[in-house]
Amino acid sequence: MTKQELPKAYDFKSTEERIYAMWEVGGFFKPHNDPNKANFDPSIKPFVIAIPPPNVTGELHIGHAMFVSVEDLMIRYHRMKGYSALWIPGTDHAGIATQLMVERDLLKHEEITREEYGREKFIARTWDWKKKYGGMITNQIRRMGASCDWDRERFTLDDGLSRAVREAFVRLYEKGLIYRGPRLINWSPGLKTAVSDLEVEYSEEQATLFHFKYMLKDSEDYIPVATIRPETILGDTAVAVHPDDERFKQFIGKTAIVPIIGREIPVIADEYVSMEFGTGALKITPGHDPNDYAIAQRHNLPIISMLDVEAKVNENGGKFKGQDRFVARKNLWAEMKAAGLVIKEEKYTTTIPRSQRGGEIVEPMISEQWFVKIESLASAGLDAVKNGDIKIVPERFEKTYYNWLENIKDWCISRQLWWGHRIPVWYCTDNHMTVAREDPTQCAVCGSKNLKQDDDVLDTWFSSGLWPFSTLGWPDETPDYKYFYPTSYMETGYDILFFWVARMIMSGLEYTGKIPFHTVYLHGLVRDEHGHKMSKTKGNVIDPLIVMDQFGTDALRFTLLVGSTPGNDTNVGLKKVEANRNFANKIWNVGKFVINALEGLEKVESDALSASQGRKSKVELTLADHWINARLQNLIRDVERQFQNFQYGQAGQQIYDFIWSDFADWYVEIAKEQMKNEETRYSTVETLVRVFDTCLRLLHPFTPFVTEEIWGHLRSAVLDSPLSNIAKDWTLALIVAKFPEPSEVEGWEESKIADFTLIQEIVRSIRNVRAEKNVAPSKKLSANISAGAKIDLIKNQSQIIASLASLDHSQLSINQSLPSKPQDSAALVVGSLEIYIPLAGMVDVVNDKARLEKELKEAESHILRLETLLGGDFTNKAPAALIAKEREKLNGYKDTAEKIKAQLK
RNA sequence: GGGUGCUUAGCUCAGUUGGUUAGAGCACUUCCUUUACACGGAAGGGGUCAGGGGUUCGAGUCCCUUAGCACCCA
Repeated sequence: MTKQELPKAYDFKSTEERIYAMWEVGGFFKPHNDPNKANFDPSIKPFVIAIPPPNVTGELHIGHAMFVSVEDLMIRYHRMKGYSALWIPGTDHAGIATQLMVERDLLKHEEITREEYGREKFIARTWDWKKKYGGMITNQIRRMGASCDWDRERFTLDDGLSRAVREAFVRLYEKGLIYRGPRLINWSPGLKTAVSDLEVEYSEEQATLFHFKYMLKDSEDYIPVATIRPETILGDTAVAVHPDDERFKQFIGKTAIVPIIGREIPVIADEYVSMEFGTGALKITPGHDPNDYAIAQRHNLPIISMLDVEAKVNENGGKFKGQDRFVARKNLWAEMKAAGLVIKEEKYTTTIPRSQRGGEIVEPMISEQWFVKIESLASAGLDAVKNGDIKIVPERFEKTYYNWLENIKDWCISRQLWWGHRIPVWYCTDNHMTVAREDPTQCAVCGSKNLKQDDDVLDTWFSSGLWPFSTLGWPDETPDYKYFYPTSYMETGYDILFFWVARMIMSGLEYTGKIPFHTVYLHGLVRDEHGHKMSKTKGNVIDPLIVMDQFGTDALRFTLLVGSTPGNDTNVGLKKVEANRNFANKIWNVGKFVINALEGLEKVESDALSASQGRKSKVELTLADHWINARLQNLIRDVERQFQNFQYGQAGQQIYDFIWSDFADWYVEIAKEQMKNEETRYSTVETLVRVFDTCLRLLHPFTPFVTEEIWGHLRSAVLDSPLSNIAKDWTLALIVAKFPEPSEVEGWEESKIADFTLIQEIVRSIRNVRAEKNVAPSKKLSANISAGAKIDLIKNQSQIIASLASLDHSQLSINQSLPSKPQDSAALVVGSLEIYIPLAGMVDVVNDKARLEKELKEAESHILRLETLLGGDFTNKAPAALIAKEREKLNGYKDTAEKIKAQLK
């Protein structure tokens, strides 16, 4: 590969698909140590992530892009670290969402409802739908660069996973942890199914508070009551007042009359009633309100259900039967008004329960449903985190987790849907229940062959809860299950901590007796660049597919990974992605430079290879070589520490800074100079290669495509060069190359870094004066440096200084001190050094003086600060190394100040 | 009502055992097409780290408090 063949800019469009195919075909996504293969070594540690399964018929959105970026980073890092890394991909059947899509489609194209279409046909049609659209999301996940083992892909309705669901259900049932019965649940009238507590959202809304009279039997007295939902009056079974309420005390035990329908109900006393709130009295509708339900339980009140599955009034509503809940509200209120029972209406802000899906108002209703007794599962789930078996990152979510589990209620797991795992319970004509793993042929009680399976399906999260082990073959003790379970990290958004993570932990402990993973990493939600939630109506949705088309996958990944911190929401704007596209291009071009440098080592010199390599040990590395090596080792140590602490954003940022600022801006520029010199040529190219190779390894988990692509070019260039021995143990692809290991500090680093920093300051200072005086970049200047104690260092680095600052090296004079101050020169003070740049006719004495005075003022402020610091308790209490450092700094500023003062004379 | 975050440059954000003169990207000013890169380079300007109090030799970082914003639970 020659430089002509490498395009000027990184072309992700011609790269990503090709590289992904190379990885996949090459088998690099598969764990290198596979328990199903003959050479399996159980002592090698696995690293496993089960993907949070997206909706099988969904499309990639920015939230998916986030989790794929983070998980792929984790997987790639561990793979490069030598773990047998497995990322299990898969999708979720997403009961309601998918069923709704198919229902809509059915209505649109055939103008019939699913009920008209029939259950079996409908399920078949949904499978067709799944087959048609199911591959879309996984292909989009591939586009993100996800290194999943696609051979292990799973779907929650697969045979194996369905068997796991049955096993789990039957086990719970056998342990008495599953029961069926009428309970107050959240009912979605539009979807005509029960939903769990978690699927209900509460929003603050304007509503009307209706005040009315609850007349007492055979009396003119009444109790004033207020309600948001007057139609529920039809289901009232009591009026409650506080036992200490002087206003109503005398009514306790009397009988009240339900308006319009005239049913007699008791007046009861309960401390739950707040005397200050509203009218101070409560109507009790246990069939349609959770608090009233609890009160009814305490007082043994009857429970009346007055709504049907479509939230229309049922036969218990008398003449209102058949009216929609909102129509009934209006009609009933009008009649009450006519009957003189109305007191007033007032505007009132309250929380309205709405369905998470669709947003319709959810009705609390009494319904026959299946429930999981959650108490024992929850307490095991609590312990696992409390005793440290499972760690949640960031830690603060542990509190949230405890709080939820400590107040959890039984989980309603049945849904009146068709798309999902049908509840494995059968009823015979005598209504005996048969609960079985395999479809039974006869009733377990009476032997009747006339069986009908329960109509309901299970909550999708019931099967998702089994995901970390059902995907590995559970309930069978497969080789995968034995080796890869428990998994390592669970990575997902904090918004599904309860929905999914907590349920997986409970399920894992219950069914496998083990924690399903030892670490939960929660990422934040992605918002637009101004921190607003993305929504279609706002039009601020960022479509990751479009972004990838525009800027490439690496740019999107890097944007999502860098600058975001665990558990915190992150704002993404296209500007950021563009900046990171530029970074990918920077890497590409630095790579091109390094490859060109390798190709510059003439092949004819390969004879001299042995000589050069013999020479290598003798060739002293330059200051810049030492500096970049020291900086690189620091970087590796920092990155390692940050990976251990889940500070991925910080790690990425530091790699970015190192590549761009240290390596490209400084070392590469110096390398150009060093390569001109026969003495330092080989060692410079070698340093370029080694440092760049290390950078690519560090960066690969963040931006896999560009790093893999340029590394491939680098590898062949190295192998074709006299320095081929550098790459002799490199792997075929970067994806499986070794991740750099941190080394111990050897002690020489600090002084090399300090020396180099001085060179940088000198160069910057000269460049600065050039810019200020508008000296043409092509104009080589001469300079006089009074270097004092640094004379050896400056002399040694004079070539570098001259080249970086555009000085004429032959006109650069370096002395310990100067007998007199050169005329017509700009005087620069850098630490203890003085630099004179002759700029005949360009030096404005007044301006120069102003500049020096500004610098002096700054130096003096530091001197004051440091003298105060060192004069105080600091010297007694701070660590010695720090004190020494500050002293040195003070001396430096004193030196500088003195030099400037001399200039100003 | 209970809980958790956030408030740092014009904008969006980093800043994790408390220790250089608080950083980045974008935006802004000036200059430069020097064969890795204009998706670039060089030099700059811009911040009393929300307000107040405390702990400490030392606080953007720890504690208390006030205000504003966001989210979760009830």
